[in-house]
Amino acid sequence: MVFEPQVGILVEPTIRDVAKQAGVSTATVSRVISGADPAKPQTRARVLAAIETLGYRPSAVARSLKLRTTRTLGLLVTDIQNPYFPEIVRAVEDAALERNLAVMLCNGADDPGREENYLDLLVDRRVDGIIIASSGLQERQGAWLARQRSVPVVLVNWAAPDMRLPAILGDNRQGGRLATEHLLSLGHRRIGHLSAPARNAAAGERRDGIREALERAGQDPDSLVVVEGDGQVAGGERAVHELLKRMPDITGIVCYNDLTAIGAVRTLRSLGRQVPADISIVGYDDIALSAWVDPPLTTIAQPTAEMGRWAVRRLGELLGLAEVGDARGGVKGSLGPPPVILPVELRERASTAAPREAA
Amino acid sequence: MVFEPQVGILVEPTIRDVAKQAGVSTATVSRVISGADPAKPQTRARVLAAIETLGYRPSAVARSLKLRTTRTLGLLVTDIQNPYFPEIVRAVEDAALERNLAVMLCNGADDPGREENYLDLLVDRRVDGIIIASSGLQERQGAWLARQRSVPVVLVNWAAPDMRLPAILGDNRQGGRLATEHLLSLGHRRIGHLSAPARNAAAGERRDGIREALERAGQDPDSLVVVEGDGQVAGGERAVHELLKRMPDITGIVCYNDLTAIGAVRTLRSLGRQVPADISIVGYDDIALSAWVDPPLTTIAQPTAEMGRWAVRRLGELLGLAEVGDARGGVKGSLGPPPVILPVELRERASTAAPREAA
DNA sequence: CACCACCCTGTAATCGATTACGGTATGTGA
DNA sequence: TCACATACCGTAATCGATTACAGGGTGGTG
Repeated sequence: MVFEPQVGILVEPTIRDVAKQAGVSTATVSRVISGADPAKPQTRARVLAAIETLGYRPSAVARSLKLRTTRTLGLLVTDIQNPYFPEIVRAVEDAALERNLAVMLCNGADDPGREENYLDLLVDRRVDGIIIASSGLQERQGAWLARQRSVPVVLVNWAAPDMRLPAILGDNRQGGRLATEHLLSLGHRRIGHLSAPARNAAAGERRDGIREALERAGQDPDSLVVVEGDGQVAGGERAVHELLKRMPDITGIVCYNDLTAIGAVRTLRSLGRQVPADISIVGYDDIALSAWVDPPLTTIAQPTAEMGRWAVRRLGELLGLAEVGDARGGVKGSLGPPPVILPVELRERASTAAPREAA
Repeated sequence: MVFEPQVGILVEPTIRDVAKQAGVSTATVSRVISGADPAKPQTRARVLAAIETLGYRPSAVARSLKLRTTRTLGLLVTDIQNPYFPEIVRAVEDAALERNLAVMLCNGADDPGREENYLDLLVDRRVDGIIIASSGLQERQGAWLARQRSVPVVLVNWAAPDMRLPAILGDNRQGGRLATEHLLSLGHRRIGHLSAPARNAAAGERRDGIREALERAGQDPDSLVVVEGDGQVAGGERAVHELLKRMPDITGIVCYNDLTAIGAVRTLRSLGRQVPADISIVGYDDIALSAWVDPPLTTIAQPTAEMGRWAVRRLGELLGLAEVGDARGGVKGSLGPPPVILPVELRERASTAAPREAA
């Protein structure tokens, strides 16, 4: 396949060029393309031929201006380098592609200011809808959402508590409970928790789930030792030291997410503690790599793909309805629909086992 | 932050609304916004006030139509779920943000047909430039690139052999050599290679680097045993079985990438072979997770961030030059610039050690 | 007072599509 | 032959911005 030194066509042909070439009006060309109104077979053929020879491709930007819809969605993620998010991106993109929508990806890179900029950029570009996949409510996000009113927004993996935007998320409380019940059923009695910063609503719910499981098992939920990480490997490494100090006889740890769990395992190893022989670890999210690390992580799986699909579908509905009522999808004067909460499930792998003492 | 049941503004205010509100013409509003021509301070203030009270935000789509530039870049990646790509995405996005450009992310999902669709979608939307970050030339991509002429394209991490598009990539041959020399210097003499499908040009270059190192060390390069994986963990798991069968006394393996290496380690473990005690493993890419797995992978690091930055910068230059010559950035009638090749480096971690026999 | 320069500002064309409306050609029936 | 329905197709307005060009004030100068 050799490069042919052909000088580039620098301006794309327009519908007018096609019309001239085919000897018809632009209206006819447009009609042939859209297929809405029928054209005489002859004319149709001439237009098609002209399109072919000119290599014409209609300008989506002109079309967007006229039709007042861009057929693109904005997708804002907290941090694309966190392996949880590519899975959401994948799911959203697949669903969007099915509907012939493009996705404009914005990576907040854990910087609230940057997120806000991106949100503004998206409405400036008149995207048809915005999906925010975040792992925690940022102040700035909240303020922005409260201010803006013109683009439908749906939330994935978190819900703005008092804002009542359409939202879908995994059942965090159930997840915390499942993880804890699993450890309990293996015989663990001294369980600690590696959490995430408090601004992260999901972290709070997961913690409540843990406490609930503890309580049901007859333990005092207030005795649960919680140390805050940062949702990254490094945070897990740091936090587990503290946890060990405060609970030297610990046998099981529930982690906020898989990355935190991986950090915990690394540190424990370096301290000479075996996982799961000495200490069992449960992660959260079931990111791909949790199956690849040693030991493969027992973790809580969320229906990520379904969440992505739902978000796009919901946005699609909102777009259809956008002509009446509030563009944000809330019913006028009401508090809007409650978030959709999907069940999660435990994925049992090799990072958990019965505590030594029980054996 | 409570939801205020305010009925949504369904149509965004336009520049005309602002003009009416401020009692000036649209031209004046436009001038105040762009700041190009000065306006009388009084007028300016009135316009600004009108913008504020109406919550006006200029439509990027109208602006794009008039200015014939969308200030957005298309970024096509082979597979966003492969942890190598988020790093590129991050780098590209950062560089784009600095120039006030948006990025439209397209995930090929390892499907050539889908990639081609996306490429068409990007030119339809009149993006200002396209970055293709791929791990191997697909037939379809090549054909598309040969056909299309109107949007500047730059390639990251691969070069279309005979197409001469601007491209940047890590020095694959050097990487293969470095990995091999490292094993050689540790005392390994029986080295095998886990590669990727042959359509992947980078895989071929890395293999050549390995052979070169072998040859320099006085070994017969043709005796190198190569087994093909798929660039994923599963492929590494499968391929290493075959490699072991064909080279039972192997002590060192150079892998096409980190994912393959992780798969190899997993299988070796399950077979009772220790890494690095029995067999040393070298990966490639230095993805974040290669430091988190056990053992942390010795690997070849590519300057990903720099590659992303370069791609955006180059595209920026092309945009500036787009008025003259070939929009693809090639010099008229020539074969264009050769690809930029960046040095890579060895990251020594714990998956390699001297072979047992040498101890 | 006349004239000119300069500073602002408005009018209207334009970017590339879509589509309401109306016109022409053709065919049908009386 | 005429009235009228039907099928195609063209004219022109429109989407929301930008900007070339021109016009109206104002002030300075002769």
